[in-house]
Amino acid sequence: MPNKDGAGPRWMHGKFKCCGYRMTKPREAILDVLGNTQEHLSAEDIYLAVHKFYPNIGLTTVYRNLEMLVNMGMVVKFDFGEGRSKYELSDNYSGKGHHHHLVCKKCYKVIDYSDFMKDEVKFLKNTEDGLSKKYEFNITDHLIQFFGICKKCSTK
Amino acid sequence: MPNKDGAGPRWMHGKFKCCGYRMTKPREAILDVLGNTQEHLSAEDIYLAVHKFYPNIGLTTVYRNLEMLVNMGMVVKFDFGEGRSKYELSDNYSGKGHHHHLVCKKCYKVIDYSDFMKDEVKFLKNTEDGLSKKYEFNITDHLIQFFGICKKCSTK
DNA sequence: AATGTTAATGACAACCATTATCATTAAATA
DNA sequence: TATTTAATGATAATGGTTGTCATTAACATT
Ligand SMILES: [Mn+2]
Ligand SMILES: [Mn+2]
Ligand SMILES: [Zn+2]
Ligand SMILES: [Zn+2]
Repeated sequence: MPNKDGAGPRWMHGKFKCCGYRMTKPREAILDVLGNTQEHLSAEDIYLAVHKFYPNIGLTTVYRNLEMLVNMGMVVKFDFGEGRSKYELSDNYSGKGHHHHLVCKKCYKVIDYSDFMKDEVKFLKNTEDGLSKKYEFNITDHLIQFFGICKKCSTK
Repeated sequence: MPNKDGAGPRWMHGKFKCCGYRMTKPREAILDVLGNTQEHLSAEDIYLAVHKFYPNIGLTTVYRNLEMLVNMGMVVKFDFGEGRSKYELSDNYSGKGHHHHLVCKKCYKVIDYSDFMKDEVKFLKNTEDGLSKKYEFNITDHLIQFFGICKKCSTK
């Protein structure tokens, strides 16, 4: 899974440089893992995936990098009620584009959907504008999740 | 804060009885606390509030009751990214009615809003219907939160 | 009112995801 | 290559939450 040339995803090297950050092997490996999955991974998931190729990278380093990447806006951290956080590349870096989530309360399967983004975006824009004014809040983010029971979980 | 007659909120006594549950003093006290605040309380907040009147009720009991009340649908558990869960009476029992949340990412102040519920409800209904069909999900809940910086936090 | 059944409690230990510490390593730059 | 210091890895610590288990107390029955 690591890029053979050891160069890693080049598209973000500049991002790090200009902030005084360095492009390290662990950081690269973590971004590789996140860039090569469609799933939402826990810190441990990422640690295990990275571990196969770089067995000496520690879990602490994974946590540290995730925190940093979240602060940089390259990664988004989610809580789906599972007891541990899940991470995915943010919209701009993932190819998935802006989407929201459908979460099964039994098996914690997560579906990315962007089916109703037209309406949602319009609706959210309206709501944000209204709330910002009324409550003097500078709104930067939103979290939209639907919870329920997936097909598999409902048939047993 | 405890009801003087020792009877507690009567409106839910039946709820417990019919499920084989019992109305205990700790349970009553916890519901009293939740019923007498407009805020979103952590387990420890509730424990401390209850502690003033019943110093021998333990934190474990608070957790156990909250879990039970959440399962019964009388209480809702939220994660605002603060590292601990917050609880409030659910729509049917709180008098607040259905509402969503505006959360300050710095001080974790939470505002309940229901200003745009007309539009939101319509929009959510649509989305839920569409998602349910397309992804064969039995949707039961949604979580809508806006994040940002509150006025106080932005002026310092 | 006294009894029996068992849900619920309280004290405490254990769990487990996440953070803090700190000596060591290795990017980046010259 | 030498210098600087961001980043790492091993480990301990933190803190919210859950598990254990002997004891208590709701509540239905007598
Ligand atoms: Mn996603
Ligand atoms: Mn609320
Ligand atoms: Zn499921
Ligand atoms: Zn604030």
